[in-house]
Amino acid sequence: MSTGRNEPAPARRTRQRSAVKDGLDRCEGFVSAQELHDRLRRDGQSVGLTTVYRALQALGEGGEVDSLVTDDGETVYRRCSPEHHHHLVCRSCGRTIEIAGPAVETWAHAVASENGFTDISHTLELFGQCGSCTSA
Amino acid sequence: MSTGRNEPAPARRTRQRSAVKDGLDRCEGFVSAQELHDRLRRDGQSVGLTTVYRALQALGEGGEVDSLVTDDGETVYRRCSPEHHHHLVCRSCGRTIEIAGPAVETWAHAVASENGFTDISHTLELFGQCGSCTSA
DNA sequence: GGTGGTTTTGACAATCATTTTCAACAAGCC
DNA sequence: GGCTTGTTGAAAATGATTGTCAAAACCACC
Repeated sequence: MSTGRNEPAPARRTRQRSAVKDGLDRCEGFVSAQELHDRLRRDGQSVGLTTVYRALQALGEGGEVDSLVTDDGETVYRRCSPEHHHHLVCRSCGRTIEIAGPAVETWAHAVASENGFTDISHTLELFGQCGSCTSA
Repeated sequence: MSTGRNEPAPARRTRQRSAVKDGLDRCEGFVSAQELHDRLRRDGQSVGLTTVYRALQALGEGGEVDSLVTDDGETVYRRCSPEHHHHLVCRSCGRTIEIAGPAVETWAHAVASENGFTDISHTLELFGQCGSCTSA
């Protein structure tokens, strides 16, 4: 109780957090916390699994990574641009393309107000087979 | 090996499966397997939790119910119309409205082909605050 | 370059939804 | 009624994620 204030949290920079961030950068598509943990370990960058979870969650809250929940309940993460966007993900190879859909945003808000809903958020993901995987 | 064929599965009708189906009908929005299990139990319709899970999964595969995974990894189910549609869900009370979005379907396919993707599927859910919850 | 107050780490245990196991049971059929 | 086979469900197993808490690392500030 030195300052008398409730400062949010200084956010210290550590080897582990950098490793998680860098590891994520080296991934093509979405990865789960466990996959990333394995990958770091194989690279010799030993980081505790708990820490990977915490780092990813923090990055997610800070808007530096996107996260989504797969059908089988696993949360997967990916480095992303800070603007609002959606994804087009290849079912076979996991390659991911970021999509901006202004039309969809507009539509979503229109539909919502028609039904008396406010404070709208939405999830939208596209899945398919990318060109390389189709021709292969 | 009596028939020599691989018949898919006769699908037997039982008290438990009917109870799950009826229970789901009596729900307003999405419910988790566990919530439904509790509800049935309170109604005196004792059905094992395992069975509730299995019944919901079967109904989902048969297209008779919609399921989606919440942010915290819980799968929730809801009786639905068989046509393709999306949802507008109230964050506070769970009230759910089915939405048809032909424009979105078209847009999704257009964006996909622009990027060389085929065999497209998509997930789209809207969340917000419904009128009743806002005024309350 | 040391020191202290915090934050962060990570091995392990705990939690929680869901699935598997497997013996008892019930549906539909002769 | 009896048979065959799909179904049930209690309990144990699984698997992702989170809580615990002592030890280690960070970052001013001397």
